[in-house]
Amino acid sequence: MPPKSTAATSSPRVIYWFRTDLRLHDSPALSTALSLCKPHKSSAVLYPIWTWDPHYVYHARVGPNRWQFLLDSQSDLSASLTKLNPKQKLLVIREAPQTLFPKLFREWGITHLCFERDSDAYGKGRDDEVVKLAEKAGVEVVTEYGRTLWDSDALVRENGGKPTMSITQVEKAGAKIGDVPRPIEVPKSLPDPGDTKLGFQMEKPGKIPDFNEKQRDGEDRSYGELSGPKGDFAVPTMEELGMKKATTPHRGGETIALEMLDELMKDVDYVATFEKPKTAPTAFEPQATTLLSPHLHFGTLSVREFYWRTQDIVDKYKGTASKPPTSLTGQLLFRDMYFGAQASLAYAFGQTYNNPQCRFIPWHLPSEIDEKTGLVTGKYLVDSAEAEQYFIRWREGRTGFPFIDALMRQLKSEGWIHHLGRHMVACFLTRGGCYVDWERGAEVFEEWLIDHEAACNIGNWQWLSCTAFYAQFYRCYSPVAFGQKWDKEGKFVRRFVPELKDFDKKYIYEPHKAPVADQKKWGCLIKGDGTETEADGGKFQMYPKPMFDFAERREICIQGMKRAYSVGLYGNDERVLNGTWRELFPDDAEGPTSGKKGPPGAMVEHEDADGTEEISHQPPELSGQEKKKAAAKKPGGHKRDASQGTLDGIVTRKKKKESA
DNA sequence: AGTACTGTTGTGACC
DNA sequence: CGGTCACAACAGTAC
Repeated sequence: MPPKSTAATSSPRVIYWFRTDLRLHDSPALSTALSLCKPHKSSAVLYPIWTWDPHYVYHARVGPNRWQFLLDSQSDLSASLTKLNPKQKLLVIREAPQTLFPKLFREWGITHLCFERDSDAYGKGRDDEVVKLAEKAGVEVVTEYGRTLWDSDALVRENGGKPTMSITQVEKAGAKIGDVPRPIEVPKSLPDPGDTKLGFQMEKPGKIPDFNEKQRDGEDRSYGELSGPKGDFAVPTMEELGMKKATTPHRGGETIALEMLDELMKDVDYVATFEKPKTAPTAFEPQATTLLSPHLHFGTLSVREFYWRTQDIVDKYKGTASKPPTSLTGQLLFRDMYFGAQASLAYAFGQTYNNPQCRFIPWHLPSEIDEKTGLVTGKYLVDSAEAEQYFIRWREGRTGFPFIDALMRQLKSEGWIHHLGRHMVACFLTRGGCYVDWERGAEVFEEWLIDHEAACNIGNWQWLSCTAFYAQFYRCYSPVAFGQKWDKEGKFVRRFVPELKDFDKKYIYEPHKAPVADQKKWGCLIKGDGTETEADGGKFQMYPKPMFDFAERREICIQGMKRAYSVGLYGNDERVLNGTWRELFPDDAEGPTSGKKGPPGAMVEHEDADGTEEISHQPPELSGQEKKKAAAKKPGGHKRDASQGTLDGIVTRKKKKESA
């Protein structure tokens, strides 16, 4: 093992490890890497690399649209590296950092490893592991933090060591740290790379739950060859990954990001007077907000570049500029708030179980917990076939509420919907309609959003479900009124639910209220559950009836929330952890509370444990209120049939993964 | 300690 | 059409 002093005095051979900082402008870590090389002029060597990570490929939920955005970003970065030095490009190496680095250090005679630190629980753990491997190999590690306005750990420290749960806390803690740093300039040149021969074998990842199987329609060759099929370290293609084709119109890359930023900053009035709550979620040509969020996620745009370009305009503005939290820079403060909460709470941030900041609500479809680790497994309990149907219809955009369906279809095809649209569908799935666990919704967003940022996604789902950050559960979005507020003509619905495009605006948000003669005239019959799209042998299109009476469900949900709030449990409460929370809820309360005996929390024990199978296969129990309403509607009362087909599907999937 | 106010983004009735 | 208010009522912050 060479001593550290060797690394410091001989010509540096540096790896710059790109991760979610796929840019050259304002990169504190890249700047540090280059400053290491500078005194040594032409004898210094720089390897710009990107490593495959099985956690990202298999364990995170990543749909084709986000993969495409990532590959766009990598290609653009690679071309920019080549522009600075024709011998340079991004070296994409198909192996996990934890196994790759020790071999790479030896093979390339590396003296320094530089990268931008992560702040999430998995990222921190992986970074620590890599740092240890480097130390063992005598490689000096230099890291910087550049993902947020302020270092997230520093923000937490200045917030009294507590997670940042409000904007006031972020503003105060941020002020103690100091001004947001000004962006660093793009480097003017790069050292050459060294020899890139790889004389070692690839280590393929071990077994890890593969949540992305359904994203592929071809063979998964993610880990085919260390340096890619042509041996040239090229950015992979979607075909190489076996991924389905992307459908999003949004493109990635630093070049595009900076062009979009320039374009945005030309509109001084828009930038200086931006107020998020006044931007329309129904605008689609063009969208009402900046579309820069995916670039912040992949680091193709620096958040500090965005901040200062905006702030400088605001400072010079002659009229009345908007202020945080609704202003453009205010949006970035929310991002820092969620990153601070994530940095402080680690794995617990992403789930209810064991999360001291997250209220416990006995939602339907709760996450399964591995009791050994206290972490969610990625599977969930189907406690109610009805709730499972609500969830599936929500995800597939066939709830029978056109505004919800339009948003969900836009989300799936384009990978982006407006922030207020996210509010609408998140409120609807959780506290304002389906009473389904926010973790189910967060998983769908994780898979489909091109701008998915775990901290922001989790934080916003907690916000909208009133489990953390926000508590006014009686403020509930209506799928009819909220759409109409922004788009009386229903242009947005017509664009994304084209089967309704000819409906009169009077019925566009409630097509089931249109007389059948009109439905026929406008070419679409309102019936069924959305699984069929044509009626009368193709003569008419079909769009489903609403899957429930919204006013009725709204009332059930608000009463459920009221009950759960008065019980007042948080995710780390002993009674949530050990399952005795059930005793605090009456059997007829909304959510999976029936029966005093059950798994811990709203959680599933392993399949050999008592209770699980029994609950999984139970037909859906209606709550007391539901029973009353159902009885009022249907003379003599009626217990709805379980949708056994759906239940079986889930149980089979669970078994398959268990044995994998 | 207790009270009042405010909180990025609700709805629907009423004037 | 636009503004105001009740609805039923949470929790962090300021005083």
